[in-house]
Amino acid sequence: MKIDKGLIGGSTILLILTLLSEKDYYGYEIIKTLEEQSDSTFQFKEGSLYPVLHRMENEGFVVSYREKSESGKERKYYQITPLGQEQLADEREQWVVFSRAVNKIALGNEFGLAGV
Amino acid sequence: MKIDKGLIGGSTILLILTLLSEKDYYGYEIIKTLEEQSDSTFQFKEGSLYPVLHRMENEGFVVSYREKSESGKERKYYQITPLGQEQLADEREQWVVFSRAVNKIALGNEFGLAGV
DNA sequence: TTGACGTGCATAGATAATCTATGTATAATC
DNA sequence: GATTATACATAGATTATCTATGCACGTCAA
Repeated sequence: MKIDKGLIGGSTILLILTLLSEKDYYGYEIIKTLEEQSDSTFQFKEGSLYPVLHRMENEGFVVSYREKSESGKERKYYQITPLGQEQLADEREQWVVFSRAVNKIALGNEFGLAGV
Repeated sequence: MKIDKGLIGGSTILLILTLLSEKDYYGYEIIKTLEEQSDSTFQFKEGSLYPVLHRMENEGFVVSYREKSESGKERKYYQITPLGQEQLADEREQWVVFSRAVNKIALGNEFGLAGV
């Protein structure tokens, strides 16, 4: 199923920061991981993801460093900062409040899929 | 808590169509109802909501008619169309798939708040 | 050996959506 | 009579994303 872009947009940073809270990732790896973990619900294009990563770096949520992989290709790894950790906690909380409100109104169920 | 605009944007039409599937609403009433039913999580401004309603009318999801209220003020009521009903079903399904994917990745829980 | 495909980064330009600010008008309230 | 709530509407700025494209390297099969 194709998910509306508007829906996905708001959660992009939350998803990226979640991955980065576990280990460092490079951009292409983020795309593939989100696609896999979401059963292809998320299929970010490079043109969508890279600008977001750059913005996150500008805002201090992540820092980056370059490293060569075994294959010889250079990768740009992103690492979450303490500020990014705070942002992650904040966005998680927002997601919980927001999704609960939508579930209540649109599904008539305060707790998501639990009782469906 | 202030919820990020990006997050809310994608669900606006789903929320409006949900209300309209129960009865006809006028614009201002939609704003007040969503604010109340969401415990103030959603606080749409007129400048945000009216353009969305106009777009929805253009796309055939709703039709509108004017009616005077008891107080003498004229209101513009919106009524959902069969196409709007289809759209509602589609957006509901998208929301379920999308929110499940975010919950799985960001909360480590496929079923939202159920097990938290 | 060449062509296709996957990996990996990046940006310009178009497109789309929202918000801020403002305007009009009436009724109710203080 | 001034303020607040109701009720609609839009212009313009801002912001965000997507599409499209470019570069570069490695691998694998024909």
